[in-house]
Amino acid sequence: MDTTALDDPTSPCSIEQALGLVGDRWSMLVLRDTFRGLRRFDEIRRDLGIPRAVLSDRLRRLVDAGILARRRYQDHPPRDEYRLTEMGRELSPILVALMHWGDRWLQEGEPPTVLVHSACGEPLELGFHCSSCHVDFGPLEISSRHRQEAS
Amino acid sequence: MDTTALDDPTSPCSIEQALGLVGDRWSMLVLRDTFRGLRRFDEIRRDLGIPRAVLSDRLRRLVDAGILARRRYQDHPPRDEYRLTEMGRELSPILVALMHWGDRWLQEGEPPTVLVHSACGEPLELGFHCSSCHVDFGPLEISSRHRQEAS
DNA sequence: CTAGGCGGGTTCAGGTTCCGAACCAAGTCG
DNA sequence: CGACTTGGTTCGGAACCTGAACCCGCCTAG
Repeated sequence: MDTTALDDPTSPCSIEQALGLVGDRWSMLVLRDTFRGLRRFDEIRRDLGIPRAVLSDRLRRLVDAGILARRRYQDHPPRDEYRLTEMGRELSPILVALMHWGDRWLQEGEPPTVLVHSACGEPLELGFHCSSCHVDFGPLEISSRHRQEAS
Repeated sequence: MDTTALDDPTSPCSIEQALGLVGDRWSMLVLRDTFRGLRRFDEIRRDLGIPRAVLSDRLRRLVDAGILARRRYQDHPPRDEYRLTEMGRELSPILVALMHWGDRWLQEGEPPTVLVHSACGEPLELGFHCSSCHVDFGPLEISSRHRQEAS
């Protein structure tokens, strides 16, 4: 078996860069909440029990990064809400992977929430797929290929 | 508004629990290194530039959690190495998802590393799949179903 | 007009965590 | 013996997180 699936010895690592944005505990939880449909400061604050100053900071950073968009939903008492951008929505595999892993290894009994394919209501799978072979496969069948630096 | 079960505050969230273990920046990077084949304290420390005390603490926590196993590889100068357990190896979708997302949104130009299906060498895709409909789909087609608390 | 309340923050004191550097210990090398 | 390596621990100061208090714009009640 090949344990070098994620081998990346030299280059600027995308994992590292991604973690620089969403690699702290609160950011991920804020994003989980936005995926769940929460959009307003106080909704999220109450749900997470996060200190206001920290939430304020995280939201600002996520907006600056382009993951969330701030959008005014009423003018008179000026009120904003936070919505996922496309960049933000594409974080979903990370959250789904975290959730599945937590379900399998940390949760006693049945998972509290199951994600399903909205078209049919059946539980979704998250997996690796080869569009060439038209097969799904697991982590042990991954290899890595590095960009040639010399050219 | 009421998203009913969607924001049930009492259900223990697997994402939250998972983040409790691997939700800080260093833990994930330590795991990335172990996926890359690094196993020894100083290898990892040099690679990440992590302070010794922090690495020591993270390794202890990951071992306690069952994600890494400490294994003596020589007796005379007593030396241990850290290896992924199965629980640890199954974190790979999370790292792959982080990497893909970073490649797409944070990386200039071509990704430095491409993960491929080892059987054919073609780049792998990570996506949601419905085993009932036999289709792959994106984040917009996910719904969630919560366990009935029945009371 | 004043009081109070809400959403969305900022500021501040105190505690925790992180960091870099120094040190320790066990063993090996010259 | 002294120097060097691996795998840590200990330490003081910097950075960060936390809870509580406060502020602002606006609304409603009295």
